[in-house]
Amino acid sequence: MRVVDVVVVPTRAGALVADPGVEHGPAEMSWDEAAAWIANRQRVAGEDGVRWVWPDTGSVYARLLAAGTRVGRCVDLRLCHAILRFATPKPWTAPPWLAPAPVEAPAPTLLDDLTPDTTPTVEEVRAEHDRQQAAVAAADDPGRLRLLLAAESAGALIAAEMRADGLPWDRARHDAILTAELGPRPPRGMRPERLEQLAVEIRELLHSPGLNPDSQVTLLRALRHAGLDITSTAKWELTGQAHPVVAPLLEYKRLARLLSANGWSWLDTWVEPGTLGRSDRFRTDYVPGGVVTGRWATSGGGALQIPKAVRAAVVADPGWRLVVADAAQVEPRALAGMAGDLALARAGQDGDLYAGLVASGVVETRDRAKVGMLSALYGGTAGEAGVLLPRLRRAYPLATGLVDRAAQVGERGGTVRSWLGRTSPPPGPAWHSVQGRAGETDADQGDERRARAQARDRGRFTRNFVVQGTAAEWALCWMAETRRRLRALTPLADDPGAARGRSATATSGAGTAPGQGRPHLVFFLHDEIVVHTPEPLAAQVAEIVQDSASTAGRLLFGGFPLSFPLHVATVQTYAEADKT
DNA sequence: ACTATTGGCGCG
DNA sequence: AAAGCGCGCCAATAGT
Repeated sequence: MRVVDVVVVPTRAGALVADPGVEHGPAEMSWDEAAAWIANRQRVAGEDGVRWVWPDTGSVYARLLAAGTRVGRCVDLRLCHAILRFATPKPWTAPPWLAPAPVEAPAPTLLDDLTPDTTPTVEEVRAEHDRQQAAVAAADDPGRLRLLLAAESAGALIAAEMRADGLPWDRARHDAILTAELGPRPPRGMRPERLEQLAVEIRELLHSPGLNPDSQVTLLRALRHAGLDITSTAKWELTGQAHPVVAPLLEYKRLARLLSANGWSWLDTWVEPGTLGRSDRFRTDYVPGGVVTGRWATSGGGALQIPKAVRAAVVADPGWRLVVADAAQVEPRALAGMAGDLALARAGQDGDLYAGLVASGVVETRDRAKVGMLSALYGGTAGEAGVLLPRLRRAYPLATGLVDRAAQVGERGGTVRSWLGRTSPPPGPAWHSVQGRAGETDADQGDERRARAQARDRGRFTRNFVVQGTAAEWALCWMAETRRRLRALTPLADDPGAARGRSATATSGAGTAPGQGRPHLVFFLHDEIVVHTPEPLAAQVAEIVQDSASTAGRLLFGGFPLSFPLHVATVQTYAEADKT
C-alpha cells in the first residue's frame, strides 16, 4: 500500500498541516480543526495509508489526544534522529529545533508558551525527514533500521496515549494498604503509628534515646556501638547480623520506604480522582528512548518502580479487566537470536529457559542457571559465576561469544550496536583521559588500577547494552503490534463500557477511538504490558497479546526458531497477576 | 534558603 | 566495593 507522509508542525496558535496530496499548500489550523482534519484524513486513507511526520510527539500528539483524535502511525523526527546520528556512516548536525533534550509533553491547558523560534517550518521538517530517509537507505541494514525507527515512533504514540488515558487506580484500596501497614494517616510531618512504635523499639534495643532511624550517619554509629560489624546501614549488610535490633530495623526501613515512595502524599500528588463509573487514574510522563539502551524511562511518580505491595491498588474500572502479560527471560532469548545460537534457543523453546538449561544438563538447578546467565549478561565474575560461566561458554559458545566480544569492544573504548541498530554512546573525554593517564611514563599504580577498573566498567556496559537494547527492541515491537491489533478490534456494540466511553467523549472526533471505549494499553514495564479492556473482549485481547509476541520475534529474527513465551493473566487488580 | 551529592531501595 | 547491567526518587547531608 502506498503511504502518504503528511507533515504536522506545531505553531503558536495551532498546527500547520502539509499534505502532499493537497494542492493549495500547508494549511494553518487551530488544534481542534487539525484534530478533526487528521481524523478525517485517516478515515479516507485508512490508518495505514497515512503517516504523520512531526518534529516531536510530545508537543503535537498530546494536543490531538486532548481533542479526541488518535493516529495509526507517525514519524517522531527527534527520536529517529537520536538513533540515526550514531547509526550512519556520515552523521549530520541536528537542526536546532531537534537539538534540545526531550521536550516534556505539555499539559494541554498550558501550551500557549510554545516558543516560535524553536518551531521549525514545514520545509525544514520535510528536509529533515528526507535526510533521515536517505541516511536509512545508505545504512548497513536499512530494513532493520527502518523497523527500529517505526517501533520507536509507535512507542512515542503509545507513551502519549498512556499518559492521556492514565493507569486505573483505586485510592481507597491504596489507602487501605497504607493503613494496614502503617496505621491511620497521621497529620503532616508526623510518623505513622506503626513506624513510631518501631522507632521506639529500635531506640531501646540500641540504648540510644532520641535516635532518628532515618539518619544513616547516626544510625550507623549507634549500630556499631551496639556491636554490629557493618560499614553501612544497607539491608544486605544488616541481614547478615545476629542482633535483636535487625528485625525491627528492617521492618522500619521497609515501612519508611513505603511511606516516602508510595504513601499518602504520593497518592495526593499523582492519582487524580475518577468520575462516575471510572476509577481514579495515575498519570506519569513516559519517556521513550529515555534510557541509553532504548528502554523507556518515566518522569514523575516513579511509575516503573510501583512496588509489588501497592499493585493491589491498580484496579480495572467496573465491567473492565486488566490483561497483564509478562514475557519470560527476554534478554537471553534476544541473545540467542542475535548470536544465532540454536542450542540456547532450544533451551528456551518450552517456556522456562532456565529450566531448559537444567534439562540440558548444563547446570544442576534453576537458581544456578539464572545466576550463571545473568553473570554472562551483566559481566559478573564473583561467587558462583566463576564455576558457572565456563559451563555456559562450553554449552553456548555462540551466545557467550557475542557478549564477550561486546565487552572487549567496550574495554577498548569502542561502541556496539543492538540488533536493530541502536548504537551505544561512546565514552567521553574523561574516560579517554583516564586511559591516557595510565599510559604515561610516570603513571603510578593508582592510575593503572583506575584505568583498568574503568575499562572493565565500560566492558560490562557494552556487554549488557547489546542484550538489553535488543530486548527493548523486541518489547517495543511487541507493544506496537499489540496496539495495532487492538485498534483493529471493534468494540462490542452493546458493551456498556464502550457506550459510556463514547458518550463521555462525545465532543471529540467520533470514530477516532478515544482510549476509554475500547481496549487500550495502560502500562509498560520493560518486558511487561498491561491492557485495560471491557470484560467481554478480554479473551480476544489476551490472544492478541500472545500473537503479537510471536510476531515481534519474527520481525526481529525472521525464521530463526526462537520463542518468546508469555505469562498472561486476566485480572481485576494488577497484584493478582503476580505469579510468584 | 537554596542546590548538589550520597546512600539506600524500589523496579526490570 | 555486593558479586553484576539499566533506571527514578526520597531524606539526610554537604556545600554555597
